[in-house]
Amino acid sequence: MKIEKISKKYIPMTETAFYILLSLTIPRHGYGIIKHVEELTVGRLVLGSGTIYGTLTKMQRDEIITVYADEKRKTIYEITDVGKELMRHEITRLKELHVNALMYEGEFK
Amino acid sequence: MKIEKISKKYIPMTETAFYILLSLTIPRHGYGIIKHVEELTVGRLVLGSGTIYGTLTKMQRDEIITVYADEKRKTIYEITDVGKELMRHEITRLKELHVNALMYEGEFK
DNA sequence: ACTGTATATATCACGACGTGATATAGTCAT
DNA sequence: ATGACTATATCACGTCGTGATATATACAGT
Repeated sequence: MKIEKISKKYIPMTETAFYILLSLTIPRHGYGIIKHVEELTVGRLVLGSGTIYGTLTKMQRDEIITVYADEKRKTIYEITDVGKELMRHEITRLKELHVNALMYEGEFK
Repeated sequence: MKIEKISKKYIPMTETAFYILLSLTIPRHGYGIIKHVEELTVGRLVLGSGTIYGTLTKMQRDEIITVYADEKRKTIYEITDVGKELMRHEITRLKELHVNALMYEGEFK
């Protein structure tokens, strides 16, 4: 699938998708992602099993991640080049969001 | 409603909700929000009519926004104190996201 | 007067998403 | 052998944003 179609589907990216793709810069399996995201967010974000396996299947279908290795009780994924391009777009959007957040922060005191 | 319940419901906040609340630091009506958000995001984000009026009704029900004035063809809203507290929480989350984005950005080149 | 564009709100069906429950099963320490 | 942890899969549920459709006013150009 082309990057334009993928972008339309995945941007704005859900927090779940964002942290899964961040995690997959290193090949990991589902459960490993859950633990890594938990660590990255200091316990704030604990992905449900339905969320992780559902999302991984969807992302694999859209070819933004791919199977890196298939061990007996672990399917290990990694991000693809299309996935990386998607993340560059998403990070650009996050920067815009961050700039606006800082600009208006004082209004919420 | 208490801030804990509101936070559970609204965080992570959708991009739509975030920009609507940013806009409502100044009292505005629905159509005015659409135009303001379009401006803030340099044309990137154009909220659909279903999105804006649906979300405004929901937010009013949850008391994170309130009716500021009711003119003949315009209902003008503004953010409440609970809404502001919610935004402080959301901005904290956005900063975390931003930090992680910058930390991993190099991996997507 | 007619036409087109912009302003302004409301409602509905649709597809997509995250959650939590349920189920299943292997591993490892006590 | 019991419990805790690792690991994956599936399903119903409620929520969300979108785009279409509908309605109506206002204003400028021709």
